[in-house]
Amino acid sequence: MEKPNIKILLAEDDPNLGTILKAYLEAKGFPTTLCINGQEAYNMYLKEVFNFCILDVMMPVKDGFTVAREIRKVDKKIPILFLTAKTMQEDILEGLKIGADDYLTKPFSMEELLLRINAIHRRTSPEISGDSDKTFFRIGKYSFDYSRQILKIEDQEQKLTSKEAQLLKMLCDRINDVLDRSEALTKIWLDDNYFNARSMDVYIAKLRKYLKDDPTVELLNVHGKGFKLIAD
Amino acid sequence: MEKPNIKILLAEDDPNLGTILKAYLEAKGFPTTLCINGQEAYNMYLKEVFNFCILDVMMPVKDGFTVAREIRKVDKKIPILFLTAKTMQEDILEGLKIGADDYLTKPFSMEELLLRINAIHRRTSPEISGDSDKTFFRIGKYSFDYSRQILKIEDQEQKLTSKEAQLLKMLCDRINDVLDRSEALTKIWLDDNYFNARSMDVYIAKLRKYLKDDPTVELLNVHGKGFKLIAD
DNA sequence: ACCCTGATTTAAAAAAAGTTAAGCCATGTT
DNA sequence: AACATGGCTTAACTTTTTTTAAATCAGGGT
Repeated sequence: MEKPNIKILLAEDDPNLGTILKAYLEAKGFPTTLCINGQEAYNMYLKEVFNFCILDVMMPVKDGFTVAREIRKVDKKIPILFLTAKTMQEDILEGLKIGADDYLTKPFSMEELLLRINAIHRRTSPEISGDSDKTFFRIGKYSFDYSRQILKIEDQEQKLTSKEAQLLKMLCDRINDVLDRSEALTKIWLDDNYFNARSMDVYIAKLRKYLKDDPTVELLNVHGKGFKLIAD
Repeated sequence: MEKPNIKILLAEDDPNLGTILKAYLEAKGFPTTLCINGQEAYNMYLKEVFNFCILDVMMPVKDGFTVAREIRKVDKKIPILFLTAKTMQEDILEGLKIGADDYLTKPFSMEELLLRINAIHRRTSPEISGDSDKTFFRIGKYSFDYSRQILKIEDQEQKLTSKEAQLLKMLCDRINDVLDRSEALTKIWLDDNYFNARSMDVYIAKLRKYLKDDPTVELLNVHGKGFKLIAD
């Protein structure tokens, strides 16, 4: 039962601390992506799916607060933990206002960090579902706004129906990984039967049509398993 | 999700910890009143209505236990959580005797505090309605005064009928989330049948017309489920 | 190569949502 | 009492979204 599979987005400009943290977290079983500034972190956030953010407050190019605000716009739930230099109480206040789940003042012990991550994650996601609360995604040249149900490429907007949007979101949550047929059917169509499976096929075909304008994006079938959305 | 609307009375004499806690709790959606000593806390308790008390044990003028005893005299049910300096068993015992619901020893993580509040509140008040008693809303560039039944954008006022206002309020209570068709029908139209559903569609159309002056605001349909009001 | 099953595509039918306008009914006015 | 008004419902019709159907294609094994 103990299979957390929390993917961590870590933004830390000090390469020393950054690599140490990444190594530590991965040793503890959390796949971690390290970004060396806020801009890079935000781009990474849109492209892949994470379950936890650790953001240094002071970073070049884009500070941690700005990143957090941008992330909060499209994901109200993902846990955010700030790393802030000691003595900066105002920082803490600012961060909490944005909706941080916790903060740590440097220097801190790795163990403390681990404790916080586990505590937060225990509260925020009792069930391991594979689905995020993200609502905005990048798929190659496309951008996909799930809550507005809009798929855009170079100012060309395609309005999506709710079923189309649900399915595409589920594919995005597992980008470059297979989405199980029966999982999608149970979650979106509420029943895994022959007719719903045919219906799903129709929607896959529609999504392929919408996504054909960027050749690097592919929605491929994994025979007998499900579908995989491929993008840079 | 849940919408607890818990008003918290927080008594903490350390201004640093006090403001941070207040900011954190408010960011998590709990309106919090901070008092810097026990006497002030008790006065505040008598003046306003709270649903939760967090009391530091050691405070000048009047300590947390005394406040708790006074509060318990007039309210046997309000949840009380103590903050105690260190692991003083006697303190804890004393507090529990008074009728505390929980305690936390400093230093503690915000996360831990939030967990306790949620746990206690779940225990003490099980019902969740989804509807607030809020009466004023911001919808993108619009402002909506439910009690006056007025929808305004840039000094342009639109008077709403009561059905229009009821429906819009219900959508605002679940902004960026789906309002279930049948829920709205049962609550506003008192019966979920074909004709009322058609009637509701007419009102949705009217609301869309009223809301068209801010393109970032969208009232979209979620097929087979209901409607979702999108706005930042 | 052959077969079976799963996947794909297109078209049609069915269900849900949207639009417009007419009608109804309670209220207040002359 | 007759009339006007505004709010709401009903009705008929259109459009969109989803499901079903049917014909064809592809993958993996014997």
